[in-house]
Amino acid sequence: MPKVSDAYREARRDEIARAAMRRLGSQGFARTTMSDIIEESGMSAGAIYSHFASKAEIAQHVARLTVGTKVEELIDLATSAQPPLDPVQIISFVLGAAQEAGIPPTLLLQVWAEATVDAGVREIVVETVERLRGAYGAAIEPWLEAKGRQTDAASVQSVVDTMIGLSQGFIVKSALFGRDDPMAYLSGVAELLR
Amino acid sequence: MPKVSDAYREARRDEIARAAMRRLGSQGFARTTMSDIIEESGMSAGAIYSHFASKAEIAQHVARLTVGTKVEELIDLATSAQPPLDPVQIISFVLGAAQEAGIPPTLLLQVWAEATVDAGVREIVVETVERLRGAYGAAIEPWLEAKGRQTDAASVQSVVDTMIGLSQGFIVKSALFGRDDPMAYLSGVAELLR
DNA sequence: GTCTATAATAAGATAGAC
DNA sequence: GTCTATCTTATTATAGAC
Repeated sequence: MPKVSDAYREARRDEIARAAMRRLGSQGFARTTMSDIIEESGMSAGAIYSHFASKAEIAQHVARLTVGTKVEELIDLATSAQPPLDPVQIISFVLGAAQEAGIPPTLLLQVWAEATVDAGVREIVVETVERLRGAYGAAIEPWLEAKGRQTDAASVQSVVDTMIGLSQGFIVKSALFGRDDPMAYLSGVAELLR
Repeated sequence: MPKVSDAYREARRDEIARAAMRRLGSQGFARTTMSDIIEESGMSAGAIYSHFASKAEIAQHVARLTVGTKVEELIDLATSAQPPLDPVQIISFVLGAAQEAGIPPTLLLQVWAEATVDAGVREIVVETVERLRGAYGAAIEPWLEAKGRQTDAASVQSVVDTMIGLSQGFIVKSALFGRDDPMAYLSGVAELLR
């Protein structure tokens, strides 16, 4: 297997998955048919099935592209900031990055829902949330330290769970009510923290 | 139309919707077929279609039963508590009630996802979230007052948005990782509030 | 790898008897 | 209102030529 072939193959898979994503956000997984994906991609059924064995496999690739984005790189910036970013800044940083990456919240919500039904998608989503937990943990520790708070694993993780919850809540809100500004959404947290 | 007939009709509709709900949490809307609902309900296709015009109509009734539960009654208790309940107590109260009502978080997540795709379901979900916002607002005001915080509409709403976000985040977490204890989930909020 | 045409099946919904 | 049987359509996936 030559290297070029692999790269081409992966590029083609991404191309198909991205075509699917353009419909999934508004139609959901079930209502997006193979015909839709064929039409949207400009390819043929045969071409698509030469890259994916089934529609479910496409769904899993979509999940990877959607929730599996370079979390760590984003957080690298957060951890090196001086003075340390506070929880609200960290969350709005990540949410803003997701927005700028062009991932519609409706699509994220669809992927989460699909994760409760498709084991392959679930694995991808769970793994990504775990990575995000790690990243939030690393990003928030400097702030906790600067504030003289406890920085043992349990304390950090409980704060991280709250941050994850707020992030997911923002996605749900945006998916249901339309795109929103993370900073405005998080103003209530600042209000609570006073 | 005699009164008995209406009551019977509504009871029958609930019966069908509840049969559907038993499958929806694990299978999702798309993978739950009419055959599934027929089987689970013990009725026949004809019987079901005499009460619902389509599968989408069943989905909307499910949404009503799932997210449209007596939010206000729950909050009545919260508003009258002395001393006033704090944000964490209010949220865990509502989340605990949802758990005890036997609504699986996976089903809630499915309904939210369906709301982004089905306008009828969306309307029901949006309306319910609005009611929940009102209820959270009423429940949190005594606490804000006791703490000497601002109680103008904008300030209250920003705190409420955070509470809603945390609630929805808890549902997403529970749906993906399995049932969880609201109090434990919210310990991070207390940690932040210190 | 990719195409067109099509097979195989499954799904939502209805007809007509009771 | 409810049942059984069935119609119609849409959908996933494959076959076989290029």
